[in-house]
Amino acid sequence: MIRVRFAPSPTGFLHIGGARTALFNWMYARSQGGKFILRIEDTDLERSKKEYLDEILISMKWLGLDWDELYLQSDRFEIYRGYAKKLLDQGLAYQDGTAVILKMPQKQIKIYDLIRGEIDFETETLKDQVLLKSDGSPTYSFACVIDDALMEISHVIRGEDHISNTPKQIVIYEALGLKIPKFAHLPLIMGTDGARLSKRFGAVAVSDYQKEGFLPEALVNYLMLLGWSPGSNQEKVPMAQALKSFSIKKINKAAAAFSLDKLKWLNTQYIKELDTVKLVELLLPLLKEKEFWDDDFDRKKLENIIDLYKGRISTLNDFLDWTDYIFIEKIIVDSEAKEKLGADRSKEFCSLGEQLEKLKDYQPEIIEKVFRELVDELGLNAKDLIHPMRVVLTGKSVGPGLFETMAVLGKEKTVKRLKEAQFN
RNA sequence: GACCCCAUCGUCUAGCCUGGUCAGGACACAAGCUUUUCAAGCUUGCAGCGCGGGUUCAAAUCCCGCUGGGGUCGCCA
Repeated sequence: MIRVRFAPSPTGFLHIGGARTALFNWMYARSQGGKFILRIEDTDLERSKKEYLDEILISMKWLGLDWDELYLQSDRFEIYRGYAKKLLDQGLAYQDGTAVILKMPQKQIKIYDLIRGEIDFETETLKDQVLLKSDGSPTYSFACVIDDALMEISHVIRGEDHISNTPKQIVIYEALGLKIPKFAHLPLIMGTDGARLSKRFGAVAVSDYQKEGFLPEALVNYLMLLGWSPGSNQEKVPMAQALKSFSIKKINKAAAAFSLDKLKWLNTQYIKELDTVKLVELLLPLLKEKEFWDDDFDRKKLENIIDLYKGRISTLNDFLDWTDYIFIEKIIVDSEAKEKLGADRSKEFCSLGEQLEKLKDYQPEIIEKVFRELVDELGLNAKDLIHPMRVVLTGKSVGPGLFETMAVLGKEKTVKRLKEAQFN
């Protein structure tokens, strides 16, 4: 039976490096019909916080990484103390005040890493290992070893930063006579500059990406590509397919730099292909939060707006920036757009407004027809009016096709803005 | 510093194990098409095996060294 675990410590939010570790564990379990265990390593009483724990669980769920079993190390202190006593009784450990410390034997340790192959260590450079701290709480390595053994973890898949911990832990396994699991050490994720991923890099918490309007499917897809490839020249990999070709052996050894550009590109792809009804559900809370939404607003109309924009937004939040002009009365004209206003067209805009007002069927094709006829009549170029009109109607110099934009804006607002257009 | 890990386009990677396919794909970038602007889309282009030794008829691929990057050296996890 394959049993793997993700063991975060609730001393901070779930960050993308941890999420990737969790993802690979989860993928391995799900692809092998094994179990995925979530173990909260809250042995540091000082730094562990309930709010962080909640946040980690929320982020895990958001990513779709469901777990089969959940443990808190703070519930298990008696177990660790029992094992410490055993080592004390056997003379393998000694006390220093109330702390319990394991004597480090002098020996060679060989570990076989599923990703890197054989790694050798000499324990002579290692210091005696603290098992229980003076306050009675276990150290990371001690609790980790006992739990991995008791929870019958078959594969320990964790970050490369733990390679150096492994020989110490092997010594503990051997002292306790516990079965040693298989190890796989994942390469680390680096920032774009090649340095370690840190707050300085920008968003590192999974929850930040959620807030910025990324889809969990896209984040997960991006993360799985960091250090692993389905080998099919494919970037957008549905999870079901990824699980079919996933294998630990195919994970890269080298650290990977996180590219926000590529994540955004993937997110764009996922949004574009997402069902409009599903997007309504995702966007509604954002619209309400911005007070763009009131209950009179027609849901069907929102679907039309989304259909018009979902091919051009890279995050959910982008949608709000693009479509604000539909929901607010007084639009904000950005300075770049102002420049595109050009000559005074208030007369032309007024006549167009009057024409449009008469329309019963306010559809893009019909609006366009009315517009083209008027332009011909006035002896103007379509472009001469299209660009300033976009500015007057949306406050922006760029956007989707103008006639679709007008349709989505609605007749009333369109006519009003045309008639009240200011050119100075 | 000691110990350990790693090294293919700017970035993510395929290829490496089982030497021999113009080193393939994607992001980014550039150009073109399309167009009503921007985005999207499509087409094309740019760009890489860190260096030096071996082994071999043949090395990105196997071996050694160097260089470079990273990690760990807590009663943090």
